[in-house]
Amino acid sequence: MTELGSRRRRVGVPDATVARLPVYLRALHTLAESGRTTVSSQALAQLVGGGSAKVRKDLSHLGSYGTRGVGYEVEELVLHISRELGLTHGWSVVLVGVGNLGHALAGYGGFSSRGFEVAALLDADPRRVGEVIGGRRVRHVGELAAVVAETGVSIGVIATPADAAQEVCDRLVAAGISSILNFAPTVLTVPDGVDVRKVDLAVELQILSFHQARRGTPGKREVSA
Amino acid sequence: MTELGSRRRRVGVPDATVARLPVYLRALHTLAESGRTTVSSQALAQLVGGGSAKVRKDLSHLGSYGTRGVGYEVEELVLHISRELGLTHGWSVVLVGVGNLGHALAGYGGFSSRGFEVAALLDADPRRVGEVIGGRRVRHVGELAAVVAETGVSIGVIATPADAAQEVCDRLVAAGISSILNFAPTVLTVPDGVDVRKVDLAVELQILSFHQARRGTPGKREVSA
DNA sequence: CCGACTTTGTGCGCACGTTCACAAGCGCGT
DNA sequence: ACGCGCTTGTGAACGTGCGCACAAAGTCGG
Repeated sequence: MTELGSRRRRVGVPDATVARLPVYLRALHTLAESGRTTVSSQALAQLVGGGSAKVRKDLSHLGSYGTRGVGYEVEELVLHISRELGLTHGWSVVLVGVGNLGHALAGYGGFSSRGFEVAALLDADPRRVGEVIGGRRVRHVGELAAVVAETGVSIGVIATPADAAQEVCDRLVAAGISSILNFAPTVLTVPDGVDVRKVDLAVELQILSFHQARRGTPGKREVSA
Repeated sequence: MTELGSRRRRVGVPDATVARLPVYLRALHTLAESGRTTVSSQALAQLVGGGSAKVRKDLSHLGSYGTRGVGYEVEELVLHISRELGLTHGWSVVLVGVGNLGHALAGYGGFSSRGFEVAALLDADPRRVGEVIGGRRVRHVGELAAVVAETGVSIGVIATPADAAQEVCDRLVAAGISSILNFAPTVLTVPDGVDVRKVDLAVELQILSFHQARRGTPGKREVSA
């Protein structure tokens, strides 16, 4: 999907599998909390909505950690998936833009529980600078380079309005960040070697709309051939 | 991807194309605002990051609306993509859960600008009921059935904590909603005929982590074959 | 100790999506 | 009016991912 992503075929895990590993990981966390110690590929498949063969093939890409006749050990699998995804590195992220969405992201539990630490909050609006969110003080976006140097963050998250996103992105790149997660509704242009992934809150809604429209008017366009 | 989605191959637009149409749409909106009236497949491809052939094939699935030697008319293309995605229906959505994320979604411009109207806000917390966000009053989740009946919403958005999501989902289904967008980090189980799409804010971050980890330790695992 | 049952791991065929390459079509300059 | 260059639309090759089906391997009961 990402240009950088598709070149990764050389040494192992297919992109399609990588995209599913976080989903497995979440399901496994839930299972662990509910006390389950082992899980079969079929049970896991039902949880995440897929075929059991797909689950097994995905998991086989990171080694043979299942026991035939029994299934997979939940704890062990969590560990291996986490390692494969690089979640054991304890990444620090810098979050730029603390508007509505930025607030939500700063307080989002899914980050810290996956080994990501929001090391710094930045905003361009002077009125927001100084505000404390989740125990962290918002600093001005001009301090970005300093913040990166101090905290050694390696991932940048953009949650600004669309028109500010590219500038923030440039600053992040200039500061040495090479992995960027973009929530702003814009396509960012970056130099080679920088990996950008986009989350668009409205895209999925539009796909939903497509399906709904199709269901509402079935057989609307009969294709001859 | 969704089970329901994969059955849609019969009459036309492939899922992979549908997933890209919103991205094209955004780029085209940007172009329109900047005054461009026509765009070539190559220019559009560069904007969204892809090959020009892919763009042409995608657009060809919704008819031949390009002019050879010139390109595509921006306005016209916006219209056709919007129609194909069903955005001209003027969907109303009901948003359940007005925590951090719910606030962000309620104020998110990307919804209204794409033809979605947030017709109602609901929450289970009595302290939040009555609060006014963006001109709309938050009502109690118990009123869901009534709200659906009143406003004729057809899409439900779940932005609750994970442990409340399934119950809210059941209520939505019971109220007759058959398209659900889930922001809660849980896998929802629904009866056949209901289309659920999930947005997980942390998934993309984990994929980013994978790539970053791979880049940090290149050639870590040499594969023989 | 053995046999029946369960579940993993994987080779294979198929279908989908992506890319290439080119003919058909359209505008523009002359 | 006419040919030249540009861009679309698409057939055909290619690569990737998915699902089936089965052998290998381990557990459990007797």
